[in-house]
Amino acid sequence: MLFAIDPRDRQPIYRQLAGQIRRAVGEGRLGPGDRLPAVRQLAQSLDINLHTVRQAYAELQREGLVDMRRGRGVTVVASGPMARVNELARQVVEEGRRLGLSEAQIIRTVEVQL
Amino acid sequence: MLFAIDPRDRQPIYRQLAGQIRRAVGEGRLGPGDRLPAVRQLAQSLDINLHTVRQAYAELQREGLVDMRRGRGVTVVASGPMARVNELARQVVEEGRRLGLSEAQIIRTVEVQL
Amino acid sequence: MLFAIDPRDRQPIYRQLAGQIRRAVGEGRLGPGDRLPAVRQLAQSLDINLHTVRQAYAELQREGLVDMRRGRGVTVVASGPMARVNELARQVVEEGRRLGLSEAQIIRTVEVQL
Amino acid sequence: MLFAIDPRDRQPIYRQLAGQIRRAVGEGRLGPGDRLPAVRQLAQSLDINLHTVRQAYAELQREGLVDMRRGRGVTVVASGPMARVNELARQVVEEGRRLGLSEAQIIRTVEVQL
DNA sequence: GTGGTCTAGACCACC
DNA sequence: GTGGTCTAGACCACC
Repeated sequence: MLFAIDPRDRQPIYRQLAGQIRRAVGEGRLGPGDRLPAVRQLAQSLDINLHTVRQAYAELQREGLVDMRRGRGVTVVASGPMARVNELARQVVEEGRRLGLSEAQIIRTVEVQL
Repeated sequence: MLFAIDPRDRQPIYRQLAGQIRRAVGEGRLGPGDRLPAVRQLAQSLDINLHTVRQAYAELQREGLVDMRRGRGVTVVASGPMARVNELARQVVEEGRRLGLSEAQIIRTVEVQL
Repeated sequence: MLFAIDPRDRQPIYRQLAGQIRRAVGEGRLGPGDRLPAVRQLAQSLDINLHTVRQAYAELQREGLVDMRRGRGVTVVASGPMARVNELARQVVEEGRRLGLSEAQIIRTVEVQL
Repeated sequence: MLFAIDPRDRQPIYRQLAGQIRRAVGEGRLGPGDRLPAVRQLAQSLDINLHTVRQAYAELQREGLVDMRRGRGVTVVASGPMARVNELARQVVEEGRRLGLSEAQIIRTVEVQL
């Protein structure tokens, strides 16, 4: 797996990284059981701080996409379709915010579709 | 505006139609103030039932994309970006359901991103 | 072991009883291998219906706290800490419901803490 | 509001802090609309790092207990009962982990109660 | 060796 | 002035 940071991208680094992993899982290039690089290792190879990598991984962990444990590294747990849903959900929030919608309004755009 | 129904598409006709209008608004081909064809007229030109057209329009109205009033026709009210958010929200719901997520779980995927 | 039913308590009798046993296990007054009174015997000594006692025992069995087999009586299987976790889980559900949370929302409050 | 860090407590500082705020909201000492100290201010008064305070606030934000916005500070949004449910949920997770339960098993102890 | 937490300090974006 | 992000570096807990 190759990741790349684009300094011109206005998104924060940790979000760029999380997005790339989400897409990789979504497209099947990464799947359940696959190991992600250790925090320090990825930080070094991308020449960014280890906390920045941690923040990206933590976001994916909260989404249930990866499992991260002390001493055991970071493992993909969710399937591609789940990653795709998370990526779409992220876009809904991003576009909604760009429009100035409140959090409750964003939730409502989804509820209307249910 | 041109609409086209694809009989091979597994989506119901009214959803095909709603989706095309959503995309047209999303891409700026239709904007606030633009009139959509009258229900009867569009039904006739597409050779589909009048209720099918009404169902498509009703869905867009619930989303806040168009305004529909007796005697005054159907008018686009939302801007492109709003349509884009609605389209993304629809995809979140569609993909989430395909995965077997409950409604609460779908909402949660969005809340996690907020 | 002493159990007591409080008629002023708004909780159903079987829940009062289950709660007392849960707490007894949680505090170490009852532990793995200990026998609970036979259904009929406890019903008689508390002057309540036999089905009420059975309902309390059944709840504890579903939680994995006791083992109940025909002809062999009721035996505590879980240790104190497990009973404590079950008691806390019960409180989460009770308080969550009092607040009007849906089942999915209650589960979510726990998932957020994981 | 007074907060205090106990260096002998084996819980991480940010969790101690989050717990104290959760309890304050749970007991009604803090309620919807109340402002929490600014990140830097609280860090200084407790003589801890500002990131440690941020982590505590971020945890409460993910729980929906507070709202945190750039330029506007940190505000309590949830009511006491919600804070109480979150505190119970946290205890379920803590006790469950101490027993070596997996995340799925912890969730199950709650589902059994539903 | 791996992640978890904490510190110290910087610059930026939004108010 | 407020939080948001990033860096550099430390020590610890669990494997």
